[in-house]
Amino acid sequence: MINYFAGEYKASIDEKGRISIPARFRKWETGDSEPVFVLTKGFDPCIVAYPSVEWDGFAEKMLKLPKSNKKYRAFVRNICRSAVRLKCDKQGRIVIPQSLLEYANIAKEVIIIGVLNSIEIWNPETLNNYEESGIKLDDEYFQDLENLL
Amino acid sequence: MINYFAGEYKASIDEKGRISIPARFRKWETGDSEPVFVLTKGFDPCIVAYPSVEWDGFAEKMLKLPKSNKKYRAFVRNICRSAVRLKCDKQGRIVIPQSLLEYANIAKEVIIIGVLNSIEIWNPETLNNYEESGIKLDDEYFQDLENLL
DNA sequence: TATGAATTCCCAAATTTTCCCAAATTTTTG
DNA sequence: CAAAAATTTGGGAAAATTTGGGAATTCATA
Repeated sequence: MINYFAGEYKASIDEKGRISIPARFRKWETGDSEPVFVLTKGFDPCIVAYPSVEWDGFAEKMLKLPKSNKKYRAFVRNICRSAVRLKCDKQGRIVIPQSLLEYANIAKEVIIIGVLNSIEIWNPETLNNYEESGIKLDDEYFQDLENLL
Repeated sequence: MINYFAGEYKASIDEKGRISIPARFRKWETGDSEPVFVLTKGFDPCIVAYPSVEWDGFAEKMLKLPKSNKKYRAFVRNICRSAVRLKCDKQGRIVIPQSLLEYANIAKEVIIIGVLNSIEIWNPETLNNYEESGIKLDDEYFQDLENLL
């Protein structure tokens, strides 16, 4: 991973169920190999797409979770269960499985957000409501921010 | 980061939506690599541009925040969402996304200000009003600063 | 095995973005 | 102050991206 993802794009699902991944999100390395993503359920009600390299990193972390813990086992199972490895077509589009679309409550319009090492695909309305209720620009927020700067 | 940014420049957006970054602001390191900025919404109603090196520092820190925490996820998403990585063309210009222009209420004329490790891009009128209405540089003001500087 | 539906692959037009050249202007230097 | 260098500005050409849809392939089912 060289450049972190960022930015927001509108997109929509076409007649054939295809969704076009913005070109900027399809080039995460110098190699000219075709972009491959692993999609799965996000922690939030959205679809998360990892470049396959990043997915591998995530997988490593999950591997390290103690298997003796039932909660962890369920978590890992849940993530892996809904994960799909998808290659973009020549035009940079993917077809998202129905189950994931349902999870994120996506019908046609979507918003695609680059978030560091992954990409999130949202139903615009869901995102709107979620953010409204979620982010308060309160003291804590700014304190977090300050720690970054 | 070697030299901190400073100074103020007028500029304007051309027919193709390009804005020319003053040459002084395009050389922040000895390397001869092309200047790359990450633009994002400022705390104030302006666009803030970080040299990509600076941004990558934030990104690294954000990556370390625990993803299990909903608040942090919203926090990171919110920041990344409005950020865009832009490379200057050979003439030192960038094309700013519409959404950011709207946020800063920029149409054509802009004022570009160097502020330490970032560059701010303002609508001249907004900047004017903002400064006027804002803060009085009175004793109390400087007293607040006293402890910090 | 034949049939229809669904999926995948690929082509091409329309659009957008990027690249590059050159004139005009500004800044630097002797 | 003049000349040279650097920078800014405008615009044409090329490249990349998006979008729609046809044709081939696969799959499930009767």
